[in-house]
Amino acid sequence: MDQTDYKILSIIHDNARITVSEMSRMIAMSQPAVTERLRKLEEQGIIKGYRAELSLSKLGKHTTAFVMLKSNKCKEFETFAEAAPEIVDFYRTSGEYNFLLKVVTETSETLENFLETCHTFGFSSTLVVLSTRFEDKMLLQDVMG
Amino acid sequence: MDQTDYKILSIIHDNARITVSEMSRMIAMSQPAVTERLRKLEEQGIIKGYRAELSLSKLGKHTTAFVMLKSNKCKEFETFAEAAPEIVDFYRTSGEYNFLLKVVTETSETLENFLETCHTFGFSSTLVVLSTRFEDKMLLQDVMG
DNA sequence: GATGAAACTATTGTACC
DNA sequence: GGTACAATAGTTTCATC
Repeated sequence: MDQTDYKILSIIHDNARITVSEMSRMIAMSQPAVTERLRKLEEQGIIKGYRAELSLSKLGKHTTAFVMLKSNKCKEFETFAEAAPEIVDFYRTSGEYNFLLKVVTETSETLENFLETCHTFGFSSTLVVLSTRFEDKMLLQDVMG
Repeated sequence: MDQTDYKILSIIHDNARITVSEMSRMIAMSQPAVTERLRKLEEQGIIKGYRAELSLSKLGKHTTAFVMLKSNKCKEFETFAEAAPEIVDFYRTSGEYNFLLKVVTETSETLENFLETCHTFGFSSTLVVLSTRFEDKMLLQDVMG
């Protein structure tokens, strides 16, 4: 992992569909060399995958919330969470609550329905997102220039 | 937005670096037709962008936490948050706390330092992530098959 | 108005320096 | 890590349904 690798990660984090040729022009390195570095970053698991970022609102999902849940039915809840289309992110946490979920629904009514279901597993507390200032900021801005 | 568009979104959400030819084979449609649909999905803003998903731990970031903050210094805090490399996601929320941050640091010590800085802006409550079960689940599994 | 076919351009993978 | 070339993918145009 040198400065060139950081540059590659930064570029591809910003635009995962960029071609290797275009990248090689940006960082002044030959195309096969960039391909090889990219392959190694994937192989080492530093790059876990490539994802399209979709617009929630344009897909009819107008409500985002974070749900903290206190439950002792851990196994059952995890099985439920896997299958629940509303839950996009799923974390286990320390503290009063043992689960944190990022939940995306059509409206606040669909969120309400979802929360009712959650209450069969335990107690919850919900933060409704009013606006998203930014998401998925590049991690390496401290390592780079 | 028909079933074909949903298929394209699902495929590209799963692997943003897939080629159009490969996609066209998967959904049994000509390459120019898929290219055109992809262009429209981007133009309409349904696809907001493409990102590489990086391994936090392999980049030396071993601690993830969600920080809820209650602050009346909103403008100052937003300026700070933009520049803070630790804050990867930044939301405004309803309820007792007006900000929710996803924070990624090297260790719990660096998290502690970060929280001290946060306290200059207001009161906070922190959930430390023990493990991530899944993140960025495909949104459209209810719309699709 | 969107799809399919074909020619043309760009990118990628491979072999070698 | 670079260069050259063959194989593959992407783009553009035009005909078609």
